[in-house]
Amino acid sequence: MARPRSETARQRLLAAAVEILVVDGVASCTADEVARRSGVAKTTLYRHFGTIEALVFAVVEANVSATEAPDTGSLRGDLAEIHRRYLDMAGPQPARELFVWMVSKAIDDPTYREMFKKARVQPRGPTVIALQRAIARGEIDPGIDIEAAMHIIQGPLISQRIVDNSAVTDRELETMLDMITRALTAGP
Amino acid sequence: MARPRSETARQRLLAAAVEILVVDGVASCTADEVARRSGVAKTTLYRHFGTIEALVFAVVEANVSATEAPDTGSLRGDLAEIHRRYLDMAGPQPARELFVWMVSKAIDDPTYREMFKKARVQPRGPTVIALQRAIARGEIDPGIDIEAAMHIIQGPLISQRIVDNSAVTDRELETMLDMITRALTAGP
Amino acid sequence: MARPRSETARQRLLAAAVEILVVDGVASCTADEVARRSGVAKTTLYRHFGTIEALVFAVVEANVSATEAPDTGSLRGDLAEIHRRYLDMAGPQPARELFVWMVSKAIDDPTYREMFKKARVQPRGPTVIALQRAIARGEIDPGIDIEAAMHIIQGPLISQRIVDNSAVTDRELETMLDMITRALTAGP
Amino acid sequence: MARPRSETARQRLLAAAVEILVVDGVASCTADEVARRSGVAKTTLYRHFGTIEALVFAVVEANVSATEAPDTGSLRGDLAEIHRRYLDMAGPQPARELFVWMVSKAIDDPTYREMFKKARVQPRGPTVIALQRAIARGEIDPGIDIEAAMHIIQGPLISQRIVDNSAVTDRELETMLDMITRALTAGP
DNA sequence: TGCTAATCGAGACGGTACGTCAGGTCTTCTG
DNA sequence: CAGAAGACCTGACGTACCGTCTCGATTAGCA
Repeated sequence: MARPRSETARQRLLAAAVEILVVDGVASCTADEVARRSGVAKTTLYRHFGTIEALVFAVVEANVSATEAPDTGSLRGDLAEIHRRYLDMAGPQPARELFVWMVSKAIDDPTYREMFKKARVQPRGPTVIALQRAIARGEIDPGIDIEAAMHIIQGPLISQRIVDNSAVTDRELETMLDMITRALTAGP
Repeated sequence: MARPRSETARQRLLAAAVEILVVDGVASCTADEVARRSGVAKTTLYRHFGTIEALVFAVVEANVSATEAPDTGSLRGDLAEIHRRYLDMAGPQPARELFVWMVSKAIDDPTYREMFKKARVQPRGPTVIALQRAIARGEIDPGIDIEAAMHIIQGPLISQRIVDNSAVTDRELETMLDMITRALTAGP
Repeated sequence: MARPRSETARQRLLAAAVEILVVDGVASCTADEVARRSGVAKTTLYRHFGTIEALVFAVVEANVSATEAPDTGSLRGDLAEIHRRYLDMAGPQPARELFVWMVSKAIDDPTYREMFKKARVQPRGPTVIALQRAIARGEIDPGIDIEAAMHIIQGPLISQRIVDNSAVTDRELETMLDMITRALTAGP
Repeated sequence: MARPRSETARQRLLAAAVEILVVDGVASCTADEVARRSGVAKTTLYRHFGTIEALVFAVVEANVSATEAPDTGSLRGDLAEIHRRYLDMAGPQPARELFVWMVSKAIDDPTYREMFKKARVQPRGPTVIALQRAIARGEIDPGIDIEAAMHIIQGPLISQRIVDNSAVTDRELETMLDMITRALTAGP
């Protein structure tokens, strides 16, 4: 019955936030700064998003586009492509900081946990598809626990690129993929 | 020639900080709060540690005791024990928050990167020993990349317990260990 | 339904405002609050009154009823009654706050000055009548400056009850009336 | 034992505030504005004064210098001089606004009541002295209630200059002084 | 035994950001 | 087509921490 929330304001907030996130990093993404740059009132920011955290998650969700699953014909090849994409995305420092920031928010608040999960749905898609194709091909056991597989696939990369914060060479990536493939491929 | 820094003050700071970290979480571990609880002046805190971040890392380093490596006779058994210890330690929410906090600091500052690495040396020890024993036993390829192995071992657990923030059932742990063992065990 | 609706809204605004003024004081009488309690839109409030200040003055004007002038047979008696009425009215703190609030608005805006004057016409009536009766009785000089007399009569009470914010005992009121009467009564 | 509060900061705050009060009026004297103009941090303002209100009262107290009591030889003459001084001081609109502002603060808070009283001690001094001299001269009854006399003396001026916000001509001042003198002069 | 210099506690300092509230304007939908 | 509902921008609020600084009052070790 009342005036609807301004889509313009929302877009300007998201635009300002994404710029700050990319250029200055998540630590500089404060309510005051977003309001200043966007020209949108701080009150409006809070009306739309409730917290700056929610705004940041919204930015991530809006910018994480659904990528097509690669189809190289083998599990290892698909995973290689998926990992390469991840390493591309996680290249710039602000991106890695943002990832850790999201993890930290998700850890201590169920609300943000939900937002984080939502923001990660699409990136996980290709991996799930790759696994299903591998099952169809008979490469891996059809009874495999998809969640467990996800952790085996993504975990090592997170451990090296995020937790250890070290670059991943092609050589290391190959080794990692060998191990992961072996882990997923049930061999007698 | 002058008065040396007070060891008492240092200990009181560490004690206050560890209490705050355990009870209230890293977010509440501010310079003002540590100074207040410890009865030590903020100036002294900065004189001793430079930043509160450094104080936190010092607390972690001081409290991460060197655990003995388990020796169950098999790689899988040893890793199972190591993972169980990790899950015990990562049980309380403040502990997981602290871990992510350290990762985030390590990501955007080389100084903290170094501190984080130092704080992680001892916990990593048992895993390295377990791997060496496995090599000795002929369970795994002597030419294995230890670093890569570390990521394969720890990554999945971090992915599930920290990034996804979900509890790890015994069932899930078994599955994870199966996969990890398979990954490490060289196939001809 | 368009026009009569308007009068309803006006009345609801006045009713809500008077309640807030009496119960919570003029400081709580905000546009948001009046709109909320009355169920009338803020827009409508501004359309009708222009500012909340104007609304408050309208409330006062509507609630300051024309009192009959007392007729005790003497100037002193009449003034005593008038002062007692004033003290009754100025008893509750919100009423005194409201008075000062009106003075402050009247000082820095000619518009409110006019509204304040209008709101004070009726209360001044009895005093004027008392003075005219005193002239008719020969108690005071027919050439007396009515305005000056008003200030002599009301000033001391304002000074004590409003500016000093102190209660006025019967004893003090008598002394004050003695002085005022003496001031007005022309001595040869 | 700690660092003492900066007298410089205090002075800069008072200076900025007095400038704002004189130029823009009390309504513009906000914590943000005073902090901005003085170059002193807002936190420091609050540390020194607790509230901006307290700062304003401090400004008034600091700027209301102790005036010497006039000595014209007669009560009427002394009061004439005192009133003229008051009218001089209450000439600029910001000054009158400030007076009413202080009254309004004093009405709804005992803390400000006390500050207001303190700020008014010195201006009241000359009037008290004038009354005492009049008593010594035998002009007025030695048993006169000083407080009551103050209200008779100041009330009419407040009523006209502040409440009615109208200028006081010499002619009106004379009439007022006539009445006041008559009020104070005991008739047998 | 004194000097002397860095230590200590305490807390003030200039900042940045927080999340909220009120003001007055505007836009949309509904009766 | 007027009115309710409420979004909009502006700007002030008082608080929490940050890391630095200024104090007066201890110490410790060298002379």
